[in-house]
Amino acid sequence: MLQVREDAIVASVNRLLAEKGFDAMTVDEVAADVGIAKASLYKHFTSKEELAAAAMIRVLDQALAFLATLEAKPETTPLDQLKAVARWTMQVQLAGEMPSLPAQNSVLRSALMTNKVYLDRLMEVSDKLGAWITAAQKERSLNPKLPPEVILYTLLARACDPVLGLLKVSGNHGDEQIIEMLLSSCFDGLVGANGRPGARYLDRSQARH
Amino acid sequence: MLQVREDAIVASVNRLLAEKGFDAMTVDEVAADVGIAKASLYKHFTSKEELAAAAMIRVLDQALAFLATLEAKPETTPLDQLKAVARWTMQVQLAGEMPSLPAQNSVLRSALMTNKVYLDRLMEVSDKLGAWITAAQKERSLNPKLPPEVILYTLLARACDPVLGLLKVSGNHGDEQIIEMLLSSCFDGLVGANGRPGARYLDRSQARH
DNA sequence: GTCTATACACAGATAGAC
DNA sequence: GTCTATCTGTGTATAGAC
Repeated sequence: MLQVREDAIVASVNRLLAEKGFDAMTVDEVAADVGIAKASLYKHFTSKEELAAAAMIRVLDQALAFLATLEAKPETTPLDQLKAVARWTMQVQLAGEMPSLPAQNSVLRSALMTNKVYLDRLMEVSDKLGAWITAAQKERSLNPKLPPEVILYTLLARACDPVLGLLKVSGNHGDEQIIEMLLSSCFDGLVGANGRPGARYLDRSQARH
Repeated sequence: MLQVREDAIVASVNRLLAEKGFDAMTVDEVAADVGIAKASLYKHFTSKEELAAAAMIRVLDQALAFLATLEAKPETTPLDQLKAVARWTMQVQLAGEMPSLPAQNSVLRSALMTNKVYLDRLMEVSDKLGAWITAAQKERSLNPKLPPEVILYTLLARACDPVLGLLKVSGNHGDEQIIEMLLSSCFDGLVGANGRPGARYLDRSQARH
């Protein structure tokens, strides 16, 4: 029951981080959202930074679980697996469940950089994606001239792409449509695929456009 | 001399916003950086939000000035103009001169959304870019299936792309190299151009890779 | 382990003299 | 318009009873 209580806390933190970001989220809000006193929170987590780290570990674990389901489908290509990961990431963000941390916050960053569990999970995700990236480059389905780390960072950055939120509030497109368009721009570029084999986005006419 | 004093203030704010972001920047730091008392700051700007708005207006004005230099070159294509804008934006960010605001901060956002000067400048930039985007789509040098607002937001988002900072701290590439790689991934996609005409990035062998 | 109450620090904004 | 000094609110974290 201690575990479920802590799970409830981290779920609340996750939601509030996604909604307001680290700086705007207050520990009082977290306590109120969970329904316990603030002092009780500090019996489980010793600082606000640790709360954020727990939320990040949670989403990394969910990502690893999703990667495992992709690995269980042996017939998919590395490129399709990477596209599926990008799609999943954007779905999580559009659903309001992607915690957002400040780009640079010295105290939070140093807390994360000394959190072994967090670093382990992050490394695990990066390693799995890195393997798919190099495999895709070897078979020329991803640009072999781009360093793998550039591709890795670009894919990870889909988790905090502000374009998703901007398009959502503009109200001109549904969630699935937004994701397909951004997948197209990410993998095939703004210039467009122009019939290159394997580029299947936006083939059907986009309603309202 | 009032004007130069305020220019100095906004320049400091711009630098601090780029370095630490809005939430981590304190008004005390701004005052210390400018070399005046905090109370004096509030004689020029009535709130921290107004300071941030002034910095944003400043960078938008610089962007408009750059757009004007591009308009003065009539032989360049719309696509080349848009690429030049993206390059300029990333150069400013890598130079540590791009102010960074939180993705969602209710007080700051409402302050910006009611700031007529800021909105005017933003609209002006968007209109100029929007014209180039539709022109590029008409001549098929940008994907005509992508709604123009998707392309516009994607280009504007280069101003706060975290990939730039990640690649910089990784230390494996120089600034110009980083910019060329991200231009390639942005316009031609992670999949790569594969010899499509007009894709000239990364043709020369990239040193150290 | 949960609560109420409180300590502590800091940052935004202001008062009032010059 | 600049300064020193201060007010005020708020947010993290803790004390101590139960």
